[in-house]
This record gives sequence, C-alpha cells and structure tokens, in this order.
Amino acid sequence: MPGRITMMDVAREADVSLMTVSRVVNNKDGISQATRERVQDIINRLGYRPSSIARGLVTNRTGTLGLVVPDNANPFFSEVARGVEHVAYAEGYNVFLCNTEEDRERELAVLQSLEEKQVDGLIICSSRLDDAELQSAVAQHDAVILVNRVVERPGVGMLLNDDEQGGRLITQHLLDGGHRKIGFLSGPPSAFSGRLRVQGYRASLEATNVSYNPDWVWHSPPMVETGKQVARDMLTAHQELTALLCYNDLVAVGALQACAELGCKVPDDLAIVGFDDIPLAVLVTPPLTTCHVPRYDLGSQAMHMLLEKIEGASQGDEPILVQPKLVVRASAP
Amino acid sequence: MPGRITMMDVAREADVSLMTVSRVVNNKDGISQATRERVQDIINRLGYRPSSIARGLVTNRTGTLGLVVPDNANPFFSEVARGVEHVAYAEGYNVFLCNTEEDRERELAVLQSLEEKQVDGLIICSSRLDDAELQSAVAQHDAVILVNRVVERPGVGMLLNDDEQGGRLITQHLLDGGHRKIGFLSGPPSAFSGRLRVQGYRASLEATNVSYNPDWVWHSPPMVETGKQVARDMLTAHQELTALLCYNDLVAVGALQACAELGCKVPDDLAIVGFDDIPLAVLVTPPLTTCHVPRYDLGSQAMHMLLEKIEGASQGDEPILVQPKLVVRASAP
DNA sequence: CTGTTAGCGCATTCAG
DNA sequence: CTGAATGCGCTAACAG
Repeated sequence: MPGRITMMDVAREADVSLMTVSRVVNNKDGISQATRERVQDIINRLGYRPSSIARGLVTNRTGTLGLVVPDNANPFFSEVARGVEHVAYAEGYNVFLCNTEEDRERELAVLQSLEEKQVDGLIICSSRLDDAELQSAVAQHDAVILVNRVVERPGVGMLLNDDEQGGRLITQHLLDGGHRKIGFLSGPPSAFSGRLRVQGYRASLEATNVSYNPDWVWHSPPMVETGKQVARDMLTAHQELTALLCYNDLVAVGALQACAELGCKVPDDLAIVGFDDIPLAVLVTPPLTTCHVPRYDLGSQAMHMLLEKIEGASQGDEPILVQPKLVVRASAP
Repeated sequence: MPGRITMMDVAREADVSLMTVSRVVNNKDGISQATRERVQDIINRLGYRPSSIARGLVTNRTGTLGLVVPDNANPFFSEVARGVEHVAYAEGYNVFLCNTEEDRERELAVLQSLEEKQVDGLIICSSRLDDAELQSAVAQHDAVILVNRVVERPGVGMLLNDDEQGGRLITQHLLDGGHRKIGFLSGPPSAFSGRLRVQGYRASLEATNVSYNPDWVWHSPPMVETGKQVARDMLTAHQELTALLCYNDLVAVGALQACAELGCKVPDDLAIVGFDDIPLAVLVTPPLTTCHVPRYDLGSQAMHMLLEKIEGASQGDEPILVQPKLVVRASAP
C-alpha cells in the first residue's frame, strides 16, 4: 500500500512548498486567496489528513485529554463523562475515558499511560489513590482537575460536590422524621466522598444530641450487588435500625432488594436514602429519597475549568463547591 | 520550567548513547546486564517516560484505539465499553471512547478526528450513519470492527447480535401467550438493529398467520423519557393493542411509566417486552421480559477481533453472530 | 505572499 | 555489545 498521504504529497502536487500547505491546513494568513483555494482543492482531492501526532511532536500539544473514573458503567460517572466529552468535543479535543475498575494499581497505570500519551490535560474523578500516590501522579501533569477529591498541591483545580453537607442534609431529614437509629453503608474505604458523607452524618447526629455509633457504619463497594449483600448482613446484625443511609443510589437499590428478601418493608420498617439521584432512583419501588448531585454539570464544569488551566487563564485554585439538594421520595418520606 | 525529560537526558547522565537507552526502554536484548541496570536506575531516578507520540511518529503505531458509541450513558454501551477497555488495557492500548450522542454529523466528525489521531484500530458500535457514509468512513482505517452493523467492505470485521432472531423470539413468546395485537416501538430510524428486530417480528407474525400491521410500528429514540412519550401516544392511538415490544429496555421502562400514567396494568392490560437485559430490567416493577444480549462479552470479543486484525492475524471476515436469549419475567409472562 | 532551514523525541538501519 | 547517522510528518523562525 502507498502509505499515508502527507503534506509533502500535497505540496508536490500543488507545486508549492510544505509551508504553504501547512498554512492552508492551519488557516493561517499570509497566503493569496488563489493559492489557498488551489491547495485546498488538492487537499480534498487527495483526501489528505494532517497527522496530529507529527503535529504534536513539534507543538507539544496533542489535542487529547484524559478522564479517569472508577467505573464508567456507574450511571453517575457515565453522565459526568458525557458532560466532559460534550464540552471537549466542542473545543476540538478528544478524550481518553479511562476506567480504573475501582482498582488502585490500575489507576496508577492509567495515569502513567496518560502521561506517556502526553495528554494536554486531565480530569480525575473520585480518585481511589491515597494522598501520596495522588500527589505524585498529579505532579507529572501540568493541567489537572480533580472532581470530588482534594489534594494539597498548587496548580491543581478542584470541583467538589459538598458531600459533608449532603451527609448532613439526608441525616437531618431522617432525624426530622423521628429516626434515631440510623445506619450508614458508607461506600469503599478508599472513597473520599464517603468519608465526607459520614462526617456530615456524624455532625448532624451530634448536633441533635444523638450519639454516633461506629457499629452502624459499614463499608460497601458502590454497586447494587454488593450493596445488597452488605445491607443484608448489616440489617441482620442490627435489627434495631430504623433507617439506612447509603453511599449512593446503587447501594440503596441493593438495600431495597435486601429488604425485599428479608421481608422488611420500606419505608415502614426501614427508611432508605441514597445519594446522587441517578435516573434509576425514580424507577425502583419505592422511589428513592436521595441527595441530588448535578452529574452532567459537574462534568461540563470540570471540563471548562480544565480548558482555562490549559490556556493558562486559570483563576486561582480555590476548590469550587457544588451544593447537593435533598430530594424526598417514598423510600424515606 | 525545564521541559520534558528525554532519552537524551538519560543518555547523557548514563554516559551512553541514545540507542542504549532506547534498548533498555524497549526491553530489547543486545545489552549487558550491567549497563541495563545502570540505565534503568537513571531512568527511574530521573522519572523519564518515553514519549509515545514521538515513538508513534517513527513506528506508525500509536497504541491507541477508538471506540464509537451512540450514547455512553446508555447502560448497554457503557457495558460494551467496559468489555472493550478491559481487554485493550490488558494489551497496553488506550482507547478514545467517543460518544456521538445519536448524531450523524457528530459521528462523522468523530471518525475523522480518530483518523487524524491515527488510532491503530477502531470499533464502531451501532453506527447511525447510512451505508455510503459508513463505507467511506471505514475506508480510511485499516483495522475496523463493526458491532451490530453490517457494511459491504472487505477487511471489515463484524460482530452482530442476531437481532432478527431476537425479534422472532420475543414475538413468538407473545404469540404463544395468545397475543395477536402486538405493537412495536422500534427505536430510531437510523438504528440498523431496530430494522432487523422488526423483520424478525414480522417474520414471526406471518409464520403464525397473523397479519403485519405497519400502523403498530412506531419509532422512538432509545431512551426512557422518549420511550415514555411515544408509548403514551401510541397506546392512546391504538387501544386495541394487548402487547408492546420495545426497541430496548430503556424504552420499555418508559412504556411502563406511560402505562402507570394511563392507568393501564402491566401485564394484565398490556404485556411489555424489552431488549438487551440491562441491569435495570430486573429493578423495575414489574421486572421486564426481555431478550438478553451479552453486552460485556460483545465488547471484549470485538476487541479480540480487532487485535487480530491489527496484528494481521485476522481469520477472514465472516460476520460473527451472537445468539440472544429470551428472558421471561413478569412484564410479559 | 512564499520558501528554506532546523529540529521535536524516538526507532531503524547499519557500522564498529 | 554499543554507537552514529537518518528520517518519521510537521511547524516555528527566519529569509527572501
């Protein structure tokens, strides 16, 4: 096969220099309308496409970005991804969507790979790395936005759902409903947002003089299946509970299923609250009371922040807090 | 800032030539154990990372792949994506996950962009392009796998869920249940698989001497909201229907909601059947009868096929058919 | 307005 | 076992 069509081919065919072709391709001026059109025609006729990797080698910009998420099949992250990609696409970027499958090792590997690919910028959602790992990973890149994770490092942008406040909101709602024995399935230990939500829960309890009971806080991987299993164990071990907060809606749905199996009625025997307000939340029976997080907007806003950083127009690095909103439905009226 | 660390830096520091460093980096032999270790140490100490774009320029391989889907937030595609990415990652590839948002123009743009990025291979899921567009888009790439779409072009691999058979299975199930007036919400007109499913539906009807009524086949975008709207309109216009086939589970869930609003009981007043068997299918009430499609496996198998193609080991281009399986649940017992 | 020169960071020859 | 030369396809800086 004849190999890729290069600028050289176009230049030869048009009987001009490489530079002239380059100028046409990049819409730079300093070229007569006539040559521009002639060259453009030849480009079209030959089907020439610029090699963005050759270009990247000289410009040091690849036009690609990285987006790292724990699990793209989780509706929360896939919606964040949509927001990111929509904006990125509008600005002419392509994005590597990288799934870490909730795995630390894999997150590290992905981050290294993105570095080798020389992405122009990076958004990391809900990193599962510990602080030290994240610090040094982030140090390799010069434009980074963290979503729902904090790290001490100048130059890193942060966009955070106010998880502690979210934890307070849902806890307060249950307290207002008269609940005093409230369990919490708090997500994976590595989840930063889980820790914050528990803090909010605890703060809210203590503000009402209800004592915090660590036995009522269990970890669970953030998926339906695991939520179901852990909820079953927890509810069996702690039959005194009258309400259950869940790390996210997926876990809450799992808890709903566990209740069905245990013959425990929601919300009469047990109130259940989720987090995120994914579309699924209104599709289950009973629909979930939850804390609404603007997933798509989180993605698009993170992307806007990243663009500012890439273009060097970043307005300082104060973390930006997004306020979640309590949504009351039948699972915890 | 001092700029990126290059091979040159390592070579200078180790007092060897570029080539020696290159050999160490790429694990080639023809190097003494001693130098290898010494160079490796310096690489680690300096934090050198090879530039995959520079490498790509000379090797003509980028280590990146493209995956094009209509909507990553659709659980069907996000699961396919997981399958693809899992295998890709294991083989050292990164993948551009590109959402077309069900938009033809955008799909074309994405495909062109992937060409400029010089991906080593490409998987296109459920393309919404017409045949001519797809043909010429595909012609630009040398390793392409189509999922759930057929195109006439040598060299293109195809992995297909047997949608016609799926259409037959679900239709037959309803016929067996005594239904004779069966509507079909068949998805977007651009959806190849929708057309096949309708064919199966029609074939199944006619094999039972039930006449095919085109008034009972309506299009609907493949999402819950739109499914709900179209279902409402259709059921209002055609109250004679006793069963409704849906393009996918999302549409079926929408139909379920429409029924709830219309005061129509499922399955007593109307049987509803979905397609895909996404996790959501068992979470709604009543759980959906549907046609199971192995989404994750579709992704991982497509990826394996793509790898074979990239490595030139492709075993011919017979489309590979995957058989869907009827799953009977309460929405259409 | 257009062309020439140089070099991005690396791997592939081919010599030592 | 190691190194020197060459070029991938393109753009930036300067010349004309």
